Amino acid sequence: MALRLFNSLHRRVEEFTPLFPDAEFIGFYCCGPTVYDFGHIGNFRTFVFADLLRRYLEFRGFRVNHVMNITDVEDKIIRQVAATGLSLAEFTGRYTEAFLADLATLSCLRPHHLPKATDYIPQIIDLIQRLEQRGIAYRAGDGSVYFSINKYRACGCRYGQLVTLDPEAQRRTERVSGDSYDKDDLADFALWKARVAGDGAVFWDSPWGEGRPGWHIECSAMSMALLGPSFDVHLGGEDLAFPHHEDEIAQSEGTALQQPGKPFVKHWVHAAHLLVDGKKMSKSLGNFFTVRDLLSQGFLGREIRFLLISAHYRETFNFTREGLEGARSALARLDATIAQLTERAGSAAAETGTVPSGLETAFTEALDDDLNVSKAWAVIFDWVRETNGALAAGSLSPTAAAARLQAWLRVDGVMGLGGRPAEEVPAVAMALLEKRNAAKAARDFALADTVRSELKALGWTVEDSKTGSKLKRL
RNA sequence: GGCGGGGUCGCCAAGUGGUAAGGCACGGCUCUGCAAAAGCUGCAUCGUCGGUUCGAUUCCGACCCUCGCCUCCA
Repeated sequence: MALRLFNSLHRRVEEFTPLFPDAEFIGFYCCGPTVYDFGHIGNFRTFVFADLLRRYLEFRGFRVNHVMNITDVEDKIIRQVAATGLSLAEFTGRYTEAFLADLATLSCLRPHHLPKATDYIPQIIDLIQRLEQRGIAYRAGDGSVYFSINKYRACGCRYGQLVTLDPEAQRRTERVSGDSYDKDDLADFALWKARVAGDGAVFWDSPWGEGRPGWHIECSAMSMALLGPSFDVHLGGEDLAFPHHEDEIAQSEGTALQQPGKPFVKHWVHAAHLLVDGKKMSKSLGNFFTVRDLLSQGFLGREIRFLLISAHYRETFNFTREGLEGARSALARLDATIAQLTERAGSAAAETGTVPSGLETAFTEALDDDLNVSKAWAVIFDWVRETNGALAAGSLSPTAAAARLQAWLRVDGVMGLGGRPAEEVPAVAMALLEKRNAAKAARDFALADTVRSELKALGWTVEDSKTGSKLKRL
């Protein structure tokens, strides 16, 4: 069996194979955040999914070169820079750091490259010049440079690879914004935006005068600079498919830098949106939660991650508080099994050279099927129940427990949940536990129950077993 | 208006032309001083109406509802 992935380019599930079979790495690009504010968990759904896909590709034996850009120049950023009086670098630096911290909170592996748009101005200019030389880019009266979709098509290229376009219908509803009057065609988009008064100190010199790059060209420039003119996987939120990704293809393939027969990107992968109360989570609707919001409500990053990867990436997913609490309960059950397994295994080591466990085989089969995480979780929770049963029956040898643990660790290398961070039991709680044990020994159950309530009030729950009593964090 | 997704148990969510995974919540039993944890166990005929078929939740058609993209957006 091989990994099969939905490719937006062909709107069907396809076997994943590297674009260059002999290449050492798979080129993997994910459109990153615009750093003008804290990201919300809807944004992070895509990034967590990118992390999951990268981890799974690695699990499947590929070496991945993971690039995620940071958009650090854009309208909203410029507005904020003007409002705060900070420099562009200072302002975006803050939110870039916050973004990376949130990414780490959600147990995402750090991408290998995190290029910032402002570090790639020369590459962006080169790209636009090349498009200009090929007659695809043109300079408008306002000093901006636009991409001509008609000229691009005249070169034999296809515009409309990711979406089906009806130019007539589009034209009817397209808004005519102030700066569009200089375009030859309403659908054309900006490659370079001439400096305007509101830009303040945010501008660069270019062959077309002072200005700044258009949004779409940034990703073309950064991805091609780091991964070459053709690479394997390009990922992003579904809202980026059009026009952002479509324009990225046009700009990149418009340069004709690709080898004959090689596309800009082989597999386009789009992650569906996160909804809140059935509506898209977004800044403009105000119906969003940041990672920080949820952390301050006592949730852990791994619980948020679990929820975000509990549903298939191509389905919209409704975020609710109850869902997050459910994720916490499910994860706690999993944690308990792993803890028991660890205890049972002790210092025993799994036998070397063991064949992949049933868990790993079924897990792989599930994720090979277009990253069917729902199926994968079903596999994992079946395994949890089965393992708990064996544990309860005492039929698991330390070696067998170690083997199960090892299998889980490999699976978790993909899911990335990690263990629950250990929390030291405070002295007060320990004292109460001893007090309760004494009361129990004296068969003073009323006192024992009172003490148990006190512990609960402190956030600790008591679990009695044949081997003694334990405290667990609520 | 154009394009593209969805409607499956209280909630979340897989899936298949032959009577529907898993998670959370809920009920019963076992265990327990009582609980908790764990195990066992119970709990849906798949938006509506037609059609194709021996048989459809799964295919086709119509309709209803809903979300997204077409404009900055993960």
